[in-house]
Amino acid sequence: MAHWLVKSEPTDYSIEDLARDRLQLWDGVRNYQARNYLQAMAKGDRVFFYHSNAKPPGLVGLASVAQTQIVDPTQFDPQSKYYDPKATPERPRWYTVELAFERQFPLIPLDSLKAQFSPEELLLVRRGNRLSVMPIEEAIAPRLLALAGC
DNA sequence: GCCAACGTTGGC
DNA sequence: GCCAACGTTGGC
Repeated sequence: MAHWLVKSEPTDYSIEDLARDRLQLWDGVRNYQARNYLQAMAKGDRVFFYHSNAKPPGLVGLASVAQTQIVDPTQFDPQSKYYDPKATPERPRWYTVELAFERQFPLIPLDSLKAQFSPEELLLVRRGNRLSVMPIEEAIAPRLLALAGC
């Protein structure tokens, strides 16, 4: 079972929203590297949930992968801000997963993560990193879970 | 609100 | 294929 991290702006979609919804299609990702990670996810993988553009930003919860290899429907919707005119149902460009809520935990601020993990260990704290979906090293996952009190 | 980082677009 | 211009992300 692999571990991942997804970012979301809490004003857009927060861990509280996921706790309420229980399941959420992770649509709207429009970055090829992030998409490739989404496609590499397997059912049951654990996903750390990160609040970006928050005060302070940090990890706030845990989700799991409920469903994989889902064609992101927003790419075909001209009304959606994620509409991609170059995508067709025959040749979709964007795939995603459905996330399931696992648990919320007390915020682990980005500051703490920077203090405890090197940029080599944790992509998140790498300077200039803007990826919204990224893998978590297997050696790092237990340390993050311990910090989360899980 | 600023701005560094970086991905994407499009002219050539 | 190069690269300047532009748009977005996201911390501060």
